[in-house]
Amino acid sequence: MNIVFMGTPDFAVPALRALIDSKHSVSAVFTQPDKPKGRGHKLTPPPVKLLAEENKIAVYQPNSLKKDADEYIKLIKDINPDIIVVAAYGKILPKEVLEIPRLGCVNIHGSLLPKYRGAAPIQWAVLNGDEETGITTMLMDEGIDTGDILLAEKTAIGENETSSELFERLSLMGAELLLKTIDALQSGEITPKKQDNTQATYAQMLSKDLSRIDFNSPVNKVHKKICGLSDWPCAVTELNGKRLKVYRSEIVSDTKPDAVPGEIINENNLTVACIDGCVRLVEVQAEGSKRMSAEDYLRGRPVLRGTILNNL
RNA sequence: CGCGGAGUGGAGCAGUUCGGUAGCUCGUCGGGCUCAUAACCCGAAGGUCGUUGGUUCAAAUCCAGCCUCCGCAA
Repeated sequence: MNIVFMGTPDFAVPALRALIDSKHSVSAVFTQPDKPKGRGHKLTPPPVKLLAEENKIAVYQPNSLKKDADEYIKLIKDINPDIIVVAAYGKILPKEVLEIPRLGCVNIHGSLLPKYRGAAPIQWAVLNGDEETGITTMLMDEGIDTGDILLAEKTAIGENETSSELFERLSLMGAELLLKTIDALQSGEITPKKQDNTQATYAQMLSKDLSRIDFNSPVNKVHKKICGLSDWPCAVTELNGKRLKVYRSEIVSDTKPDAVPGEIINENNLTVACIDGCVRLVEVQAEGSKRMSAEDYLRGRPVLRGTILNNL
């Protein structure tokens, strides 16, 4: 099959790689323009572009598929793909593009639709403490993640699993499910199912406004916040006047502690009191320093019992 | 040229302001105590102080360049 691929971040990489390694042929890759990133505002190419270039696939980075529509629509029409595969591309496809491929536009989404439509489905599944989530492939329409469902696959979310770990797993699952979906579409043995719009929820993009940890809340909520926001934007608190990022934690007690919320009740392993239990900070990062285990952190920066973590 | 922090034995840090042969916590190795231990006691190994050059009688410490890592902001 002749395929055009559209995607941008790491999540899309396994899918593109799977297509490249498959019997299908990827004729062109669309991805977001290089963006100034990190310190010094260095122009950074998206991960999908790097993989495409390694494999000598033509890469297009339009600012908008609407503005320069004519040029790109003609380009895609000339390629005449059987399918357009979209994985976290980050741009809306106009109707004219959606209608080009004979078998439609297939999107890989990191949730069990119609739950968690939108930008950050994986993180919100973790943040909300869901026990399972999954991958859905669908036929795109003009709405955001509203298309008819093709295939879906479930997976359990681990008790201490972070968003970035789940991301990794789901991106691999997504690649597999994509190949299955394409095969099924090609042989015509698949029936697209309408989404139940009454069950739809929307997973808003994450921002740093969410990163503050409020220890004056249930321990499970605190723990899931830490898991859900890792690696980015990452849960943040303040220890001895310095910002402290928390990448990983575990619940060590679910009985009400005899301590103020935010108080360190074990100075040997950074165990912190919440309203109805205690959470141990497992992996942290101090200002200007790198990520490290709580043990390493405490070796150089001893903390006194009773110290209170502040909410930034 | 967006703002800022950091690079010191295997790990995490102090020491840099006021230059003068390197320190803490932990780990490792050896020994001891103990029914036993991740606990305790004694001892040992292990560092060209990121890199290059400069100033100086003398540089981890002062000056300049470079490399790498990180926070903020986007």
